[in-house]
Amino acid sequence: MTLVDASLSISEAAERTGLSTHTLRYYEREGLMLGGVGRASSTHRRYSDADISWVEFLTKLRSTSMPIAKVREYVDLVRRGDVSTPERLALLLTHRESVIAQLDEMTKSLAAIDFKIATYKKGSK
Amino acid sequence: MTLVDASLSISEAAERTGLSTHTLRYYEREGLMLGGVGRASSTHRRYSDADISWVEFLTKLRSTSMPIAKVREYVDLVRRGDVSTPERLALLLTHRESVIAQLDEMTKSLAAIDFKIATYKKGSK
DNA sequence: CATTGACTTAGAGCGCACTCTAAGTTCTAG
DNA sequence: CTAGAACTTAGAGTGCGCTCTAAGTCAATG
Repeated sequence: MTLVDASLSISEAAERTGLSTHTLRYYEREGLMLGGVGRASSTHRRYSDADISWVEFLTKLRSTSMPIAKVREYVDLVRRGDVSTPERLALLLTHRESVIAQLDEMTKSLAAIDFKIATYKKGSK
Repeated sequence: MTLVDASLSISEAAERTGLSTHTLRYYEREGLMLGGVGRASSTHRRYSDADISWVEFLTKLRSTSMPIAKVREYVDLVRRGDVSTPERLALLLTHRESVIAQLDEMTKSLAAIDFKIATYKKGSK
């Protein structure tokens, strides 16, 4: 007997992850849930710790503008097992470059916004 | 006589700004072009240096996730003249906070991605 | 002065990522 | 054992930001 693997309902999972229940179901339908979410004593979903961790990583991929289709590619690689590790690494390294580029662009834009803010502050003196 | 204010056609403006001619017309229709783009010797648009500079700044607002509607708010303030400077400053300061938050979230996501990359690299040894 | 290519408008269409609805089923509290 | 809340599915709807189309006008070139 373990106390581990709490196994959450979809609304609990939604609360933990900050996503809506709609979005969690949508992600599952789109094939983004690594192993398929378990169903407990019925048709109701049960989210394991592993499911929650994966959703959290998935959210990080999404928040760095990885499209759903690319996330699915990654998921498909994971499903293929250890043999796909090099491909997963390549995919993440490519994505990493895109994140760096986004950070760079956003930083440059911030500088332009700060410059404009400075002119407004100067003008008000 | 000056050599300044080159005044570009829409396709030249598109080339300079990296936007499509479709998008430039769309932005104008949406009321995002500060003073209204001039028409030269006909109905054809002529983009002044000021227009181009504005499009460049507008692009920075957009690339930091400012919605079109918010850009339009900003434009409306600019049209109201100097009297709106405090409001423009407030709008940009608020947006600045959102940009900082986005940079922060993206940086955290990058760390998670880098961590995953590291596990793949370690595993392959 | 005709052809050809860039331009014009109004409006329809598209892709993405959700977000919601409807109709029905299942769990939980009293 | 029943009422009500929470869950289920399939599929429709939404919002945003473009992106494209159609039908026509304008202008520079041979």
